[in-house]
Amino acid sequence: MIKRKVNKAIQVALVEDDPNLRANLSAMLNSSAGFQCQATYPDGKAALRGIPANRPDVVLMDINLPGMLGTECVRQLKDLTPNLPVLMLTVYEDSEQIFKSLMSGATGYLLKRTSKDKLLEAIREVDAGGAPMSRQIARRVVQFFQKVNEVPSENNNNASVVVSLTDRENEVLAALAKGYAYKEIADQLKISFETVRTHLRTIYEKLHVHSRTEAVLKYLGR
Amino acid sequence: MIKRKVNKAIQVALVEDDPNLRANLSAMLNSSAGFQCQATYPDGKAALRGIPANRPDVVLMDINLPGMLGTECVRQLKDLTPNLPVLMLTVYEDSEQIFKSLMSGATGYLLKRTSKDKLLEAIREVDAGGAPMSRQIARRVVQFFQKVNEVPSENNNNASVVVSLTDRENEVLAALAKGYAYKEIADQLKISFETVRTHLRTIYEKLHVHSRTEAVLKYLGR
DNA sequence: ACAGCTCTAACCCAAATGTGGTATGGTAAA
DNA sequence: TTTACCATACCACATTTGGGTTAGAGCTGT
Repeated sequence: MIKRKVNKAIQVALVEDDPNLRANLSAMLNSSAGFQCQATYPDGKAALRGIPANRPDVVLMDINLPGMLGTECVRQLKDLTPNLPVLMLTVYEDSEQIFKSLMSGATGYLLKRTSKDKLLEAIREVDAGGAPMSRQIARRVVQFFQKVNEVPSENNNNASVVVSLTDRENEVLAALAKGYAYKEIADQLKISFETVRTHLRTIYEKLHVHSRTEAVLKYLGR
Repeated sequence: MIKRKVNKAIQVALVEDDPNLRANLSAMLNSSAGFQCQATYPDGKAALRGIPANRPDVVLMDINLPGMLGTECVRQLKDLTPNLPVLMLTVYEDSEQIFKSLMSGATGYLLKRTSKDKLLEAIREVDAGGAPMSRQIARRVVQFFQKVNEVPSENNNNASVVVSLTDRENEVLAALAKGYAYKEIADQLKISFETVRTHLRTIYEKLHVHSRTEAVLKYLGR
């Protein structure tokens, strides 16, 4: 992952439309040991032209660029230089922007009010193959996953086996279809290992199958 | 988010089955200023009984608990005490486990080889409403978003989104999921029986399963 | 050139599974 | 009561599967 000599400064490219902020960040980087602001670009178009040619180590990109959005710029940049890490900068803590960026190929995501030290640390981290996110961002990511969460632990609505298995046989088959070994099924149903096998033999016969997997596939309706 | 007096130690509950690690972590916490290991639990069941009653500030949970998996324990814990932050600990950098945990309601995710200082910092952070993730974890999250993006709707088996099987491995797994025996898979793919087994070993390792049926269930997204 | 990954293949050993048989007690229908 | 089915259980044997290990050939990126 580390493609630089340890002693060489990290070459940073900066994409930011606000001239003021651009100058500030650039100056800040250049005055920090181990960092060099290799180039600055005021918009996405310029960035796409310049960055692939100049091969920086890290790109700092504002998410709200005029003309082309930062997310779109990242996407196209990733096509041109897939391994170039991109840190997104934003003033907003907006979930949608965050995920758009990450999905576009951004490597990390920071708020603009991040302190100078944290920013430099993040650049180092991303250059070393990491994926820095500010706490607020990380929290959003976690929230995102928790929202998606609906996966219920139990999902047993399958009674559609054509052949008539007995209740007990269905229990055994259900356990089988969850991937349990014979021993485990025996434990769960409080019967002996051998009884499980006896049931399975009957089940296989009724379903006209000859292996565990075939039985499970039938049970799952596949 | 901060529900403690600043001067009071952060009350930590520890859920970990390995008695050794449990004792070590507990001792480490208690010898660190600002932290107190309020209670330890050897398994998910005990944790579910004790934690809601004892109201710790933060829960540290091993992801590989005997009996009830850590992820399942988190899910149930979140029902009982929704605002209690849970930090997952794991030895694995396995994407699937990570996302399962996050979706189950875990607030942060750390590798067990995290240093003492980092761990304490993470506990502080999660107690303050943050979402700490080790770098390796953060990178997985980023990779997850980028993967989801680059394969938008083509892949029907969501099981393979997070784990990257090779083309050949996917072929073998597909055949396996149709119920074919190893011999038959070998014939179909024009490779030897032993090669099929080699692939399957790798597949199982990547999917973290130990049987044919479990692999098929994952493949089918069950 | 070298490290790293993939695909291929083989060997060994152990555990799990598939299939044949047999048997006992319970329960419900004929 | 007899018949039939169900659930339980054990034995034996063959096959399949799971896991550890090693290794060569080919390809890729550094």
